[in-house]
Amino acid sequence: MGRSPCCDENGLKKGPWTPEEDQKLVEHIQKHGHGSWRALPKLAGLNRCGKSCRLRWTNYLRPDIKRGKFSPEEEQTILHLHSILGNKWSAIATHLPGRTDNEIKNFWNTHLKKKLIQMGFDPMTHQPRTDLVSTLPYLLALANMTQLMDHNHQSFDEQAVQLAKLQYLNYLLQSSNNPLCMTNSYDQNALTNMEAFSLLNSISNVKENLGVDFSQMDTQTSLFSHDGNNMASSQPLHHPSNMLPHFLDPQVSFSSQSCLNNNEQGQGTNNFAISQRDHTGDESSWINIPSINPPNAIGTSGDASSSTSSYGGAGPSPYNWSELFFEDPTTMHELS
DNA sequence: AACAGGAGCAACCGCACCACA
DNA sequence: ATGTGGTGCGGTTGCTCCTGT
Repeated sequence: MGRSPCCDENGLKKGPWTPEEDQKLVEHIQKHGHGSWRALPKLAGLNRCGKSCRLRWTNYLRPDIKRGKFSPEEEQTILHLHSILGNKWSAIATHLPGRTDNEIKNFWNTHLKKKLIQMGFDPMTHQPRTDLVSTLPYLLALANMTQLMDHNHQSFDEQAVQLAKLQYLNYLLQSSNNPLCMTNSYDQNALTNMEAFSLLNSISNVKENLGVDFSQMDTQTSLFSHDGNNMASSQPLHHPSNMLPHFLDPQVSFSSQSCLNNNEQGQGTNNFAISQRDHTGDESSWINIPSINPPNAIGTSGDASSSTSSYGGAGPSPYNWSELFFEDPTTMHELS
């Protein structure tokens, strides 16, 4: 058909709108409605193409537009709808009164996408990522969590409860990644994620009751992303899409031969062990997290699952774990 | 104080869809 | 059945402001 774009006429202004142009457009639409957008610029006395006028009106000048920061509820709605609809911004916008598709799209690209990536989720599929870099922060976080337990002299019962929760969390997360358990339903995953999420939250609450400074943990591990005044900082654990991803993913977390082989404290046990540097900056140490190994990856260096793992299996790990853990995996900068 | 780099956002561009002649 | 106009949508660009050095 080869139709020409509407804006290629010579002499039509492009770029930012002036207050005078805005006023002309608003006054015209308030008096006459927009009618045909193509005809509108001439009728309104604007040296713009109709498309530019429509965009300016719908994205900026419309009186019912809600401006300002997105609320946590709006953020959750966007995350939820995006997981269902994908990049159907206009469809998403219909569920957020006063918000434009353009605004939502920008908010997604500048905030939510990064947040999901930082938390180990694929922003397109909303499924946990399985690459190493995205998973390391959560391994570190888990290590910290366990270390904190030890350092706070919990009773045996308290520790048992916490470990049981961790174990159950591991089970949930494994289930959510298990093809046999997964469905295409967002809600199915959301339920699982939410369950795991509230579980983590309860663990966090226990920590806080014991006087543990979780913010310290956050900055060390990026477990809960802190990026200013958004939901992540004010409500770190309230939405399934903010949930920690599968930091216990058997394909990633438990299959490193070198990890297990270097485990000095865990020799002869089936404990999962990872390396980290403590808050004082002293050399890395091994931390054992008993009993949360996925069965198919437990234990001795010979039986780690190798069929699906990118990082494990027979032979040495392609990564030098003890070196890797001296860096913040999200930024690959040295931990401060 | 000056500069560089990054973040945020408004606006543009090209394509697709639909209605209508 | 086909061509055209109108509109909407999603991706991308580029400008402005902010922050860190």
